Amino acid sequence: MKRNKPKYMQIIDAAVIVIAENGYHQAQVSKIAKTAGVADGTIYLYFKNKEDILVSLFEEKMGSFVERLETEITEIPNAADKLYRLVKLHFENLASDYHLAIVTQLELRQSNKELRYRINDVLKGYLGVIDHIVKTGMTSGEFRTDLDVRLARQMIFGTIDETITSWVMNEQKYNLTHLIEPVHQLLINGCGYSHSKQ
Amino acid sequence: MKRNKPKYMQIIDAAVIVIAENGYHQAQVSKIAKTAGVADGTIYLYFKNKEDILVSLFEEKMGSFVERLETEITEIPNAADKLYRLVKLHFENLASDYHLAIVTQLELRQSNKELRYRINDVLKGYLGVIDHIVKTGMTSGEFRTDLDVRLARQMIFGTIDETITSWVMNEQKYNLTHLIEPVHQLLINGCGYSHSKQ
Amino acid sequence: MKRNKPKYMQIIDAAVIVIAENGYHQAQVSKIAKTAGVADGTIYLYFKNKEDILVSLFEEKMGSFVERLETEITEIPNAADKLYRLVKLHFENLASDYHLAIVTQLELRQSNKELRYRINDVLKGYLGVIDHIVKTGMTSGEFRTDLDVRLARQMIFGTIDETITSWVMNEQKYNLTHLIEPVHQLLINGCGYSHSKQ
Amino acid sequence: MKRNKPKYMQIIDAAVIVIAENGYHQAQVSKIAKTAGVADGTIYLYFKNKEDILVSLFEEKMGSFVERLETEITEIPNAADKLYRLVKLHFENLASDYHLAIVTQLELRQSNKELRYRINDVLKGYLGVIDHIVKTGMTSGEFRTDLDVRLARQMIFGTIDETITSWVMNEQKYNLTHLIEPVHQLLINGCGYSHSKQ
DNA sequence: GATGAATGAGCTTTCATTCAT
DNA sequence: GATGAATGAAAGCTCATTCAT
Repeated sequence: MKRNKPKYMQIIDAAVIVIAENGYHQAQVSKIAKTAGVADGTIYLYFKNKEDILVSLFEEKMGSFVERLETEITEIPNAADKLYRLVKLHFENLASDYHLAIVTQLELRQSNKELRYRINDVLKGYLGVIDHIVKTGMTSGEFRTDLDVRLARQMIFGTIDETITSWVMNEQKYNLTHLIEPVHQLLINGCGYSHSKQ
Repeated sequence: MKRNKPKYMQIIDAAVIVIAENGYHQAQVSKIAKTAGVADGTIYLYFKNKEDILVSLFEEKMGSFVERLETEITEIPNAADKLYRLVKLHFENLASDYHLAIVTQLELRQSNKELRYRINDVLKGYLGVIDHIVKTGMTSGEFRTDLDVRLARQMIFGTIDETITSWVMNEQKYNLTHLIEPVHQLLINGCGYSHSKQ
Repeated sequence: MKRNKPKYMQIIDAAVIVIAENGYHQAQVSKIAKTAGVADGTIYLYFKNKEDILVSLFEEKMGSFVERLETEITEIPNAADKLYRLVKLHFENLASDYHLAIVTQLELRQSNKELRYRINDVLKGYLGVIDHIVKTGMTSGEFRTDLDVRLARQMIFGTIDETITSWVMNEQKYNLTHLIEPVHQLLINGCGYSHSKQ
Repeated sequence: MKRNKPKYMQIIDAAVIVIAENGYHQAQVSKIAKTAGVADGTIYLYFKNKEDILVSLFEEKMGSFVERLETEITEIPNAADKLYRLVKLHFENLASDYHLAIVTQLELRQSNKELRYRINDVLKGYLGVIDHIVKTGMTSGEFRTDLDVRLARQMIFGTIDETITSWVMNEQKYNLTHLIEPVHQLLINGCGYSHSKQ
């Protein structure tokens, strides 16, 4: 398991810092190697190429997050609380890692189309959790039964993502975790029974 | 007015096609010039540099869209219908232009941080329209009065954006315009009075 | 005679200013045209190509100077006074034309080898005047008779040229015309009878 | 010490040859690399950019020459002999290196203003040696005591430089070292007591 | 004669990747 | 396994020159 070798995570962590601080296009392999304290060539003993660093970075960081998410969500019975936990974990996760937030919300999106498809593969685990929550809510009667699961997922993910990106682009001037509650409320409303203009 | 010069739009249109089909980093200036039917140097009579093509492209396409949006929205009295028109116009706009959808949802996001700030300036007109709708709805009683306008805007924009991106990444296998109605419903629910688990 | 057409000198004068103020490599044809108040294409009605502007510039400015020099020198009987007049005219000529001094001493030397050979052709008239003075001096007994005319000429020209270049590179902080007298003395000594360590 | 790395001098030497044979503006980096037997990119491991090759070239070649000059001059007691040694070393140095003579006398002067200021810095060491000789001569009574040191230096340097340039532009058809003696005589006369028209 | 929009050849520099040690 | 010097392909941009009007 390559992730057990110390230099593997060393390089991943260096990549997060270098990309966050220099931007995607200024994150040369040599700069990552220097920050990681290894020689340029050593990178290629652990990663196929530069793109592989990026995908691995996302897999490691997002992967461990999704694992934890799944564990915690399972233990919660109703959909609304599951969703609350998801928003909370997601916001807290990025609020606590300055560099990672910049990388996932801004820099990694500058990658080419192919890389973004591969990143999307990693995201599927996360989106699956959302789908699971939506279906739970529809079954339990918490959510409308005529919801389109895919659309509900896109609303949930889109809202969360847009909120975090906006926070990052505002240079994190306000406290992201304060938005957990109101964002959750918005999403719950979106999935629940419509009563506007009652 | 440079947009009246025929070659200006000729180059913009060529850029949309070339970027959509090759990706931003494979869209060499020479390729755009060839597609536009002009010499490489001619590009630089109309654009400061390659990045300027991208910004101008976005300003032209998004700018005229927002103008039309503002005109149409003004004539509609209530917030829910205004929002419906916004979703409809946005979805139809991109559903009818295959190449443009790819460029705005995927390729334009590969630009560097500075460029993204400039793109954000253009987006501000669009986000202003959303804000206006939300405020109208809160005043008229259609929407909850405790809405955070910024969050509501992020939900609306995030949901729409994520839905379109998802459609583009699925290679437009389904009809985007069929999602106007359900997406609108989701958004109205999100902004309206909460009655889940009534 | 093309130099009688007004635009011809207009372009030459513009070239002197543009080259002096922007440097040789930043003196684009379009910039010269703009300063001269003509269209880019018009340049090519009067000059074969860009290099031709430079050669013509030098011919015009140096040519008229040498003409005047020859006239004045002829009227002076002895070599020392001829030489004095040469130094005086040369120094005064450049001291009174800020732009021309920069162009001839610094910028024009950045031209390529071929151009410099052509410039040298123009210089030959000037060097011929120096030769004439040296020979006069040797005949009249003012100068040593064992002088190598070519070397004497190189000393005279080299000293004058180096003095002016040094003055230009010091941004003309001191008065060049004050050096007429001492430079003349140095040159006269160089050509006269040796009595060092008398 | 980068000049100890073999490729550093390899590239410098290749640059001298390529620039001498093609001219500065036709001396593409790729041509220099090819002549040096290295890849294009290797150039940039040793030099900041193309201009830096030129400056380094001059620093290496002129620097070591000035060092040698200073050592030899110090050991000579009187000014006239010091000056003789200076002329001799300078002439012999360039007479023995065909390519270097072309580069220093013609091609190096095509550089832009900024570069020329840097070259001038290197030259300062050389000019300092001349100043030292002039002052020695004035103190010892060999030279006139009313000499302006700066002007004397300009005469000496200007004469030497012009003589070499003239020899280079005549395609080195005659033997430069034969001019050591007469040029020295001219310079000594210039600095010595005036007796023209005795 | 005069214009100026259009042309397109040409070159420096970067940086991911390799491989001899 | 680790190194880092060397590689070389690749592309944005400039600007002298042309030519249809």
